[in-house]
Amino acid sequence: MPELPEVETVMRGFRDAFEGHRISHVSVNRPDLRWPFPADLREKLEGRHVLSFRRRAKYILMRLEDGWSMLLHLGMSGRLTIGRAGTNATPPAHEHLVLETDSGARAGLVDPRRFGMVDLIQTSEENSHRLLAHLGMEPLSDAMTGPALADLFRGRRSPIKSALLDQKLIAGLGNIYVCEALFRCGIHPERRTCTLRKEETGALAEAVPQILEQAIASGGSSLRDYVQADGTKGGFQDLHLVYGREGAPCPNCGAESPIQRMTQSGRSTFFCPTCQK
DNA sequence: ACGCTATCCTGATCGC
DNA sequence: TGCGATCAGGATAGCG
Repeated sequence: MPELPEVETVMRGFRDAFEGHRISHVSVNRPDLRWPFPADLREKLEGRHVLSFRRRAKYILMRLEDGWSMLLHLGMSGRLTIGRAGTNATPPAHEHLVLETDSGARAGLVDPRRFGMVDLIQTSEENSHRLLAHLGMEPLSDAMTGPALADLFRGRRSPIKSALLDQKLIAGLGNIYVCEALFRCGIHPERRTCTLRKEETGALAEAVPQILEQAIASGGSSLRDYVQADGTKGGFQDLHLVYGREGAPCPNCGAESPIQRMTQSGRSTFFCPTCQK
């Protein structure tokens, strides 16, 4: 399921199956997800060669030969299942979009909650699309440095948890990785952003990409799902030190201080009250 | 300007 | 076992 590492993993699987091939068939199975599918989606995709792929934050971009790009976001429940065309007798429930290539690859977009979205945009205008234009720095890019974070955080009084989730500041972090990064850096999620010291922003600038890379290397939890679609979880869960572990002993300071859960701006935050100051 | 809340949906899970 | 309440990885509009 889609946080940045899963989106990256899905994008790579999508790319391996589709890049360099021609889209031979498109099936749009309902009018909308979060927003309507583009009316000309099928017409724009069918018959076109796929040139390349790119991920920006939690968005996937698929570039086509004639200057159009398909923009895809998986929302909270979206999955992209890659397989071979013609082998899937009964399509799964909530499979809203299916793409097939002339090489026999098949991509099915399953999204029960339908918070995902698909759009078509000019490749040359990718970055000015309303959903991409205001995104902040990529956490896996060279821009992610301690001083850069310090600049972003200066004068900001919101809790650090909220700031890290703010896509206008850093693009692609979700609830799980924010909890994990704050724990690994020993920073309390309710700390006012502007009170972070230089060594703390430095630690975050190192920990965030490190955790994301680790998760990508483990394949993300969607990997197995989209390869064999049997619901088996990937190694992703093992990386969680605090997320979803309310009441468990803190992996750092031990049983003296169980992991706690609280709510911040409507989202669950998991943390160790002893280790995170 | 900024931060918080409600909201779009369905499905899984928990407590009674 | 059944049922209702609660919660879920995202992102935005709108409010104070």
